[in-house]
Formats: sequence, structure tokens, C-alpha cells
Amino acid sequence: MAMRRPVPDALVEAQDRFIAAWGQMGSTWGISRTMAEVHALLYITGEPLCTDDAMERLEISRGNASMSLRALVDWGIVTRVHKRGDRKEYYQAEQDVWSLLQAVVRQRVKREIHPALASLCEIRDMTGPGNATNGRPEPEAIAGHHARLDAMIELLRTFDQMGERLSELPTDELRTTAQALTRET
Amino acid sequence: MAMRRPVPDALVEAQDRFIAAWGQMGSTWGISRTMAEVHALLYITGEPLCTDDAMERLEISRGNASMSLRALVDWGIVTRVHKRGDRKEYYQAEQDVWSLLQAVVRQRVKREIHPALASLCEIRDMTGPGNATNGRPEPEAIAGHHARLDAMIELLRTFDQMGERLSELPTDELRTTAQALTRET
DNA sequence: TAGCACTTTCAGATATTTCTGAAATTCATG
DNA sequence: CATGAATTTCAGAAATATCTGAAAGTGCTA
Repeated sequence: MAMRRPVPDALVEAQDRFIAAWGQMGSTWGISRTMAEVHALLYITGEPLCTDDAMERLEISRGNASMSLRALVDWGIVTRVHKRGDRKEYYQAEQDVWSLLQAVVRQRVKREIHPALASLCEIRDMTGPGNATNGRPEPEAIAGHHARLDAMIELLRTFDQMGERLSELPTDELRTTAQALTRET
Repeated sequence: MAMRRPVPDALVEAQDRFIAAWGQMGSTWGISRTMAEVHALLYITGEPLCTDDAMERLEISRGNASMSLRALVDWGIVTRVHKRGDRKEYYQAEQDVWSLLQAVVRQRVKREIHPALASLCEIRDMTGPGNATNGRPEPEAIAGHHARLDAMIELLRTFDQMGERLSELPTDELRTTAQALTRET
């Protein structure tokens, strides 16, 4: 168990509210509520916590805590740390929000955009090559279908490339770039 | 029922695969599979369809079709259209993928970023004003907590402003801006 | 290699989301 | 204002996602 110095009630309450808000937000973005809550706990606490800390604070089972922590590590937004003289594993959340963003973008592109793009390309091929390859015009129905698929493919490709590009930028440049986009071009 | 001219088998099959892929993707982003599938059907078909068309093609109940279509209209990515001499409502998906993106961004910012930002600001206030307002330094625990909250608030605010900005850009500029972000700065 | 501290796994239980279908509602028309 | 075609609503059913807890696994230490 992490050694804990006394902490003001208001702080604990604020942490709980943060955890709830983050869990809520996560669940509307397709992330399990508990996983988001565990992340929120680690982030807002700022220091490494162990499985039992999470279990106690969030009132979840050992299995759930273990799986959630593992998933967060897989996402690359939580790292395992060891404490000397303690056999337990401790977990620490990435503290830089821009790095956090990069990790999340990288993972979501890899897990969701890539497969979708692959499917779309396969689907594109099901109805023959574009009519760039021969002079014969496609029937109207097919031409429209191809145009719609191609537009969607272009969109996802842009996401893919943006994701790759933005997630390898130094965080200060990412921040600057993002903030530039909030102002008139 | 929409009048339907004969359509090649391969096209129907490709549409079905598109619908499945889009439904899959939607569900990992926190959108109900069926709603995404209905949207996919309308998008890939390109022409207005009525409730019965969706029910038949996707094998869903009337209630489900009605609710999904309504939700898509609320999101602003599907519009109702009327056909002369027909009492039924027809539904047509936005065909421009960049407009689609804008609508989705606008809605998600409004529905998820705004409330989260509001919560975070409330939470920030629970533990007193920043120490900018008086000379007395905060205890270390509080100072760190405030720094973490402020970083998160800054991130969400940036999203909020980016969302607002990007969703009121003409679509061709949005596309240009996005594509610029895929290349070296 | 036995004992122990800790972690992971996963079948079944629980909770949540999504869907159905029939009744209620809306609204154009005779 | 009665009819009926079309749409919406929503309680309960079904499907899906998530969680639990105990057993199995891991690997250090003596």
C-alpha cells in the first residue's frame, strides 16, 4: 500500500469529482467507465499507486483493477514503476496532457482507423477498378458508389496521416499547432 | 417504399460490407451500432430512403429505425426530405464527408467537451482560488492538484475552441487545413 | 524446491445498453 | 370530425459489455 500523508478533505472530494467526470467522459467515447476512472485516479493523484490503492479508492475487484491497469499500460498512458524494498508493482500516469493526447491518438488510429481503412479499400475493390484504367465509363450507380467510397477513404487517410504526424511531434510543438488552429487562419 | 431500379449484386454486397464496417467503427467510438449502420446505408446509397427501406435492408424494428433516424437528424448529418405525392418522410445523408466531419465535431464538442469543461472548472473552484490572488503559497499537495487540473482544462479548452473554429470553416478550407497537418511543418 | 507475496485469468454473475412491437399520437384528407 | 397512413414512444425483452472472485500462474527468497 502506498504510504499516505494526511490529505485535506476538500482535496479528496475534488479528486473524487474529477474521477467521476473523467469516467463519464470516457464512457461516451467508447472507453469503459472503470478504465477511465482508474486513469483519472492515477492522473489526479500524480504519484504511483498500486493495485490495492485503486481497488480501495474506486471500490472495484482485484480482477477489474488488474485488467484496467494492464489496459492503460497497453495504451501507453500509464507506466509500471517499482519501489525499492517492495515487491508490488506501482502504476503512474503520464503527467503531460499533450503526451497523453499523442498516445491516445496513436492508439485509436492504429486500432480503429487502420482496420476501417483496410476494409474500405477491400470494399472499393469489390466493384472493379476505377475507370481511370480503361476508357469505358462505369454505369452511373457504380460511379456514384465509387465516388462516395473514395471520399470516405480520403477522409480516413487524412486522419491516419494526421495522427501519425501529430503523435511524433514534440509536445510543445503539438500544443502550439493545436492552439494555432483555435485562431483565425 | 422508394422506387428501386435493378442494382448489380456486387454493388449490394459492397454496400452491405460498407454498412458493417461503418457500424463496427461507430460502435468503438461510442455510437450505437445500428445508428451508425443506418447512417452508412443512407450515405452509401446516396439517395433518400424511408423508414421501411431501412427496416427491410437492416432487418431492424420500426421503433429502432425511427429512433435511429431521429438521432441522425438531431446530429445534423441526415435531413428529412419529402417526395411529392407521398405522405412518407424520406431521409438523406449529408454527402460531403468534410461537412459530415464538421457536424460530428460540433455535436461532440457540445455534448461531451462542454459539460466536462464545466465540471472541471467547478472542481477547480472546490479547492480555493489559485495562489495568483494572494501572496500565501498553497500547500504542495494542493498546488500539484491545481496544476494537473489546469493542464487538463487547458487541453479541453483548446479542443472546444478548435472544434468551434474548424466547424465554421468552409469545407474546402477545412480539407486544406487538415491535409496541411499531414505534412512536415 | 517449498513457501509466500503478488498478479493474471476467465467462467459465470451483474449491470448497462440497445432493440422490439404494440399502443398512442400526429396529421393530411374526404 | 372521422378515417387511416405514417410516425413516435416506451415498457419490457434481448443482447452486449463489464465486473467479480476464486483458482491458476509467476517468480522471489530462504
